[in-house]
Amino acid sequence: MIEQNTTKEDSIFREFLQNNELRYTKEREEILQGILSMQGHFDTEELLIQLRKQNCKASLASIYRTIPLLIQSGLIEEVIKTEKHTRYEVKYGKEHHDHMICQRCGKLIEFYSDKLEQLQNEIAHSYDFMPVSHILEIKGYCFECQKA
Amino acid sequence: MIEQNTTKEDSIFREFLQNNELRYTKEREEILQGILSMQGHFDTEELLIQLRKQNCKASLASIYRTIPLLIQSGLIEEVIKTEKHTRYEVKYGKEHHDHMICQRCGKLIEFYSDKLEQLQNEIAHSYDFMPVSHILEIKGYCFECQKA
DNA sequence: ATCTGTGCAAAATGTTTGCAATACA
DNA sequence: TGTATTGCAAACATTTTGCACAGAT
Repeated sequence: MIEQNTTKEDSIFREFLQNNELRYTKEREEILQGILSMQGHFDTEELLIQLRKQNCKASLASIYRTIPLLIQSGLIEEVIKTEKHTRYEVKYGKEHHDHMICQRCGKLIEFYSDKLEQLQNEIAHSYDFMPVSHILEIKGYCFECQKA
Repeated sequence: MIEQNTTKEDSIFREFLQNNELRYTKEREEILQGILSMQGHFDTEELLIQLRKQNCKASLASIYRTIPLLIQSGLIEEVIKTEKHTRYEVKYGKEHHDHMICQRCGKLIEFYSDKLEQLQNEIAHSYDFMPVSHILEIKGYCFECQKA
């Protein structure tokens, strides 16, 4: 029996697994905890390092196998594929937001605009398209780098 | 001497190469022509197939080496990295547009909204961010797939 | 007891690179 | 001619998969 974890995220994940006849394993639990402990973005490599710090020996393969489950359960989402690897982010409990990325220093600025969200929905519907999620990444230069 | 090609895109590319002390080679010319002949999106694999159809034997490596040059010269741009590979699109002479992608059938819908562009610029500026380009991808379900 | 999930190592992908040969300027 | 560019194959990096064993239900 695995120690019961009481975070909301954990309950959601456990319910998702149960509903899909999947098993709640130590590895899956530790991977979720690892993700939650790294606030913000992460990629698989960073997550593996974090897990090792927490004395979790789950393999990279398990990380790759668990991520789709966490996405399906709505706890995390893919945010950026601009660089070499895919980056993910905790979705549950966080407001949705989009990103601006500085092409010079790489700084990531998170922003949210209700107006923008609404407009996107309107546009989608005008194409008979049912929007589920979106990725918006504005590339450019941050304040500091505009000078240079 | 390479046969002079008279398209506008070709002149732009040639000028770019010249300005950067790079050479205008048969491969680079054929790769550009190949791209122009595939209207819309393409990825490296599709481009290679297209080139072979046109009896061009440029290698995959040359494609990978030429794409950054075409991007720098403003002729093409990266549009999507959602799937396995990166997809590019001709930029020069085409209106900028964004994409909706159906999560079920993979259909890609192009759209453009002036209002949306303006709003994004406003938002960027309110963060002292100088926008250069953006990628917006709305995921969801197209009309046909909403029924299923 | 059953059958899913795991780690490992190998395979599969997509992309990059070293090098000798080629071809542009 | 001199040097950038090419093709090839090997190298890389990330992600996926087959398999035998461990472990959840």
